[in-house]
Amino acid sequence: MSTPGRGLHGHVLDTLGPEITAGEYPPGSVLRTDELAQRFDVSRSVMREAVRVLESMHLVESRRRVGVTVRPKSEWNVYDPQVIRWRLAGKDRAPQLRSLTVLRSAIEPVAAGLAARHATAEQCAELTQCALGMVANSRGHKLEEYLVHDMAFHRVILDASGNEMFARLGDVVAEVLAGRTHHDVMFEDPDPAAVTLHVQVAEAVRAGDAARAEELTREITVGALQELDILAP
Amino acid sequence: MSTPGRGLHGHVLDTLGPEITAGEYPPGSVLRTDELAQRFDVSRSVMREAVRVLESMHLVESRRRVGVTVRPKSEWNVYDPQVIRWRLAGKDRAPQLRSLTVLRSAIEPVAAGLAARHATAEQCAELTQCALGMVANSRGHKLEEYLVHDMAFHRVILDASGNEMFARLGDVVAEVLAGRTHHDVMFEDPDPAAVTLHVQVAEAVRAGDAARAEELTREITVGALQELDILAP
DNA sequence: GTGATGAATAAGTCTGACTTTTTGTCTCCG
DNA sequence: CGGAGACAAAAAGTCAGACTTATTCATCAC
Repeated sequence: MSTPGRGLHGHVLDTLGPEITAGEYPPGSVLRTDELAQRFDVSRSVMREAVRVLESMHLVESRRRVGVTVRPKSEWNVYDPQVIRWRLAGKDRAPQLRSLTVLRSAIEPVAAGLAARHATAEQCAELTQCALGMVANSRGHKLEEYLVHDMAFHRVILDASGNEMFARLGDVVAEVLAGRTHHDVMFEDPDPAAVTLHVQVAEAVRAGDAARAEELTREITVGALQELDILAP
Repeated sequence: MSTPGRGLHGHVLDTLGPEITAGEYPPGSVLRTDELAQRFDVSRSVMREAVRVLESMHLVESRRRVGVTVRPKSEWNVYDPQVIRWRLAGKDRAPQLRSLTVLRSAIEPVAAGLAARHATAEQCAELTQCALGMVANSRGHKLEEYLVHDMAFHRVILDASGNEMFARLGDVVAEVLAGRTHHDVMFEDPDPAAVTLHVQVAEAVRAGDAARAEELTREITVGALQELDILAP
């Protein structure tokens, strides 16, 4: 998706990564490099590189004389964008989407508050543009266009917070929003109240009203959580 | 630290990782696999495995005919525990500690609120034990003992939240707390008010009072932020 | 039962040859 | 003078095979 097929080892990961993150191998399962190399029809060198990557994600552990053992889910680097993508594409997309939405509900309000303090004039303008784009596409089944502006809106907020840890969650939030639109909920036009909230957040940030930006964003994320609760209480 | 010297490629990473994350190579710098292999006196295979790991952390990008180029900081996987450790050990430990503390201030209050709803009896007991341990070591320059219980306390909260994304931040929070004790601030005994707050959080979680647990934890993290502000306003 | 010995195993490492892609350059023609 | 195409060089990518090393397990002596 992001950097597709960048070499043979990438192709191996495209298959093996989703398999592991989908839980197809129970924790403690043992894979052998040689067998994997045979299965994917690559040399051992290539296979070893792939294993190293999985190892750096804490998905597996490679030990002498025993093989490549799959680690329990609780040890995975669940913030690795690649791992997130694999899991969102796989079986536990629903619980994954849920835990990420909870994460959003913690991060985004604080980020919005900081954005109100630190956003540049340019970022404020961009934010308003996004909000306007959302309004313009909020009716008439223009979900895709709406989504584009929604993703951009939240990304600007996270960037404008001035905190690199928040900023790096832009991709994750975008995937969550996209997932929501494309699969789970939102069969019809977005909630008008949510659209209004986005406009108000843009306004609060521009006005430098941190407390208000935070509170409004909290309402947005609470709404997102409620959407999930309705679907799977 | 976590898994020391797990092979030659690990040793290479122990040197190269900190160098890159310390910004010793400006973004766009080009490294050549062969030269690196010579420098570290390892074979190309080993060097290639190390590069693959750096690549999976988005620290570098490997392209044919051009070499291994260092990516800008804005693209790094800053949530990778290994990257966090490298950065905390290096030059920008101060700003890193700051952005992580801001992250804490967003995550932990929400986590505490969830913990109040989901914590098991066992977790409640553990939490109280930690709080008591903090009280017992809050006076008389027993900073190390205090730290152990402090780290455990916050880890239990994050675990008890029931959200895997929060739970996986336990290590990060622990590193932040350890960094604070060992380097930046806290030359004397911890703030008595903070100790009291921890006891109260444990109590609120046990009582199932989510709102109170959240608010008290917010006060704790605000205090942590203020400590940093005093040091570098 | 306990401890030492040894053999089997699978990852780890190295080397050298070969392939493939990309980029820069040089030429040739308009 | 400028653009298109051909060519050459450079660096990563790939592979195969031989060898090393650590770990585990089983056997055997005490």
